[in-house]
Amino acid sequence: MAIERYNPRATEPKWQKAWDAKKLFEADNDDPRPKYYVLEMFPYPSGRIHIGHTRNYTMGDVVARYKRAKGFNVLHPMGWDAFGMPAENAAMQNKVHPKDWTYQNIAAMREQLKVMGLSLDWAREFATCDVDYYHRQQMLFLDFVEKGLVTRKSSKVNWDPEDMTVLANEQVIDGRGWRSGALVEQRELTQWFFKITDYAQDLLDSLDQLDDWPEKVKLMQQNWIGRSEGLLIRWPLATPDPGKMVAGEHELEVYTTRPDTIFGASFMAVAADHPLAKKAAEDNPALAKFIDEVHHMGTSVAALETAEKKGFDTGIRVVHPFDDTWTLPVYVANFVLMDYGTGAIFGCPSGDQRDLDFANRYGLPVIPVVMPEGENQGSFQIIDEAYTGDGVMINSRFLDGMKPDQAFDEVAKLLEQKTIGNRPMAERKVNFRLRDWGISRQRYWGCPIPMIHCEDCGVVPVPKADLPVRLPDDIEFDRPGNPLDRHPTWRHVKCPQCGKDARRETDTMDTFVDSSWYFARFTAPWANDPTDPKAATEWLPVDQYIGGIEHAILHLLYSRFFTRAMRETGHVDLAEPFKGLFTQGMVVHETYRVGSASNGRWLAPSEVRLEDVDGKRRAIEIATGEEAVIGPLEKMSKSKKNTVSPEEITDGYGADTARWFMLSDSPPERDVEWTDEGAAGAHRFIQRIWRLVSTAAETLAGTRPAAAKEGDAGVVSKAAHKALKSVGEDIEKLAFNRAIARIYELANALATPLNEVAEGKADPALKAACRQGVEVLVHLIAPVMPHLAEECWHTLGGSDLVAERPWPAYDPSLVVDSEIVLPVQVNGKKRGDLTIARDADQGAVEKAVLALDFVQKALEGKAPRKVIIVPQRIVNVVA
RNA sequence: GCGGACGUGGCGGAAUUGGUAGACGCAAGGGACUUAAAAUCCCUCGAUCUCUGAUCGUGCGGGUUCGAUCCCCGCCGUCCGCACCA
Repeated sequence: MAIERYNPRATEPKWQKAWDAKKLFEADNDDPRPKYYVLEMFPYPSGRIHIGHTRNYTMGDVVARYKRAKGFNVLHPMGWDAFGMPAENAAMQNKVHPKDWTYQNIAAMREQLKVMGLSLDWAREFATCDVDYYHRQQMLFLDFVEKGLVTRKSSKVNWDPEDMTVLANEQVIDGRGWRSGALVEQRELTQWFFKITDYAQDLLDSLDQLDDWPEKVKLMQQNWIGRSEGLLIRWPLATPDPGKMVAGEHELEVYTTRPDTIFGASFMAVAADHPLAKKAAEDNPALAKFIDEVHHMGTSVAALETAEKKGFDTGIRVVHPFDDTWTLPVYVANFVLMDYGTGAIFGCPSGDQRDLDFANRYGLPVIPVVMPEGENQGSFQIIDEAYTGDGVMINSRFLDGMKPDQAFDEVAKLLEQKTIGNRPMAERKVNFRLRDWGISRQRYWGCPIPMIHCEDCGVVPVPKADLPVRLPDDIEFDRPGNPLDRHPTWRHVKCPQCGKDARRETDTMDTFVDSSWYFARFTAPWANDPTDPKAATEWLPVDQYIGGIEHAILHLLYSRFFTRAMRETGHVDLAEPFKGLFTQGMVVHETYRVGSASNGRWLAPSEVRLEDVDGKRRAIEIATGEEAVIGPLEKMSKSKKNTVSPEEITDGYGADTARWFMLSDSPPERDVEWTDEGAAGAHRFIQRIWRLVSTAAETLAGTRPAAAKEGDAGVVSKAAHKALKSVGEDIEKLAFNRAIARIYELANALATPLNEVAEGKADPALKAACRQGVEVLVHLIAPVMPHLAEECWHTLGGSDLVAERPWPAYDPSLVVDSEIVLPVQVNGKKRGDLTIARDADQGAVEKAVLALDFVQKALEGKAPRKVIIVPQRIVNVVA
């Protein structure tokens, strides 16, 4: 009887309904089995699921399905990172309310995800814009305030002029807003901050324990936190000419990581915002003008990066800590940052390229103080390249001859003992690059910050009983800026302390706050408190977190901070939220363009026909017949139109094909190229499995599965059990491409024996082994192609669902061969093989090897110099 | 500038991290079946040569080793992160 083609369109919804009916993917917090929490970074509801999401969620789903089959109580939830600018932009452009726009998008995207057949616990779904969710976030905020983890301060902030809001440092990429792409400006504003710097050392130290995180991500976080060990040195101001006196100032505090180079110092430089600079400018119009210039030059981060190094001599002098007769000039310099260290440095031109450029420009002395080992001091000079390496100290008086790190300690020791005012002249100090996390955003579509400003009482928290602070629904988007500020009534409120008229905080929280704790909320989304600490303790940490590398710093560092802050406030009982982290690659596609670079037209993959002419690929625009230029592989983007939507695949081939293709070939951490041939190939394999299983279902009806150790049947059983072992191991390692290769191998190994069965040539042992092999195959494909697996299982006569069946156990005796094939080398080059019993001892192996024809020929009758036998691996005869 | 990763057939990639280089898939070529096509099945597929065999071959040049895709040194190239951080 002819076998009908497998029809995913009819089959897939059927099995999705069957899973739903049995609630197979809903996790029970009281289930006694060991837990496993797998999570993919939740999507922003932009409107459509794109293919990158599909790849991400498929990986998580394979892990979830596999772990479920291995007997774990699996939590695999999904939600929506739903606050943010695009909803407001849509409101301004299309007059849709951000809330309606967001929830409509969520509904559409939920349907798209359901088509993929993901084993998600939809009962726990939430969106961060749900009042229920941001209510709990406000509770957390107030708890953090109580514990002193929140501050309000005025500071220079990154201002995005297009979105008209503040951005955190992490959200500024190449001087531009991460979302709008607009050039970011510096502005002084009063903002709310989370004190992430309180945890800087802990966040750094704990990276070491994150064994299941990519090294790359840990390194990026380490650099971002940017710890440095140095010395705070207080330089006395020189006793002034009466005219050069700066009122009330006696010292200049600088931070340095190179105190060893203190005898190479030739100038001091302070930031334009430094108090000393401001004071000095009061009676120095030229300096005031320079400071003003620096401020104007520094309006954009990008301008800062390319600005020339400029300074202005304040006329102030400091005295060298080790020599009363040595004074150094104090400059205001445009390259010194007020918010790092003390906003002041000492310049050592010979040991720092930037200081050298500055010294050369302003004619300041350059004294080499560190010389490479073995160099001649008489001829060693620094002209226009600073020396920053290790070596020996020179021109440094009592430090001469020391190594720089010895000199560091010596300087620290001596200056710690000297005093200035009534403080030591120097202190060892650790500095971090990491800044506090500014969370104020001047936007409507975010979580309101639950604080009230009262003229008498100052800033007062909203009492918990008054929560949630809801976003008003009646809101206008006719002008840029913060709509909450313009709302006629919302911000008017009584002070909870004195009852007088007061004003609500109209800033909302950075959306990264929303995503910093959603993984904890998933453990008990129904809880009245932000978390149910018992459930959180049980489920957390997330065993396997999967998402894009673009969140290596932002989201992951914030979440690590938040988990610590939640522990501090009693909401969770751990510091590290994500035990295992995996960063997956992108889905890329080549681009097609008609016309020249400047006025060309991008074409979508569906608008071109690909031809193969004399081995050269050509792309032709279907509508016009014009030839298009095939461009390189790039991340799918709307602007270049090289996108493929998940529907284009699922509508034709079904979800299983999309899932299978997405995971085959490319390792999951690398980019995968979407090709039509690849998708077609994946679909061919689905049909092949279907034919194979359908045929087997007929020819093996009534046969009971059994493994065999010997003969043809043994070969089949060994192939099946070896595949079972390695596919399991590969999935544990997230090596999906390798798991898939092993599945192909098993399918290939079963094809010929199944033909023999069909032709009636098989004995009962072979039939039983084939039956078992086919059943194993069905279980192996299930994590990746769950719908096909169910259909196959059903066809084979299974009465239950594969999704609720355990992962089969392999027989250890079937994954090792009793005879092994040892490659035999002569002088390190392979000359042949030796087939011998697996348990043969070294003597027997050596004897057998030396008896081989090609070995004897190579030896020419002489005795070998050496025979190296690596058990189970290889034999090398050295002639 | 600082830090990091990577480089293997026509292509995506494997190789138990010192032990048979190229598993598995895609593409290509040949054949079978068919009136024909699609589908399917079988075979070939790193290069060169004196072709039942041999030599070369994992970006390039050295080194260590019985043996190197893997370890060491020096180059070249690609990609990524950070960047006036004192």
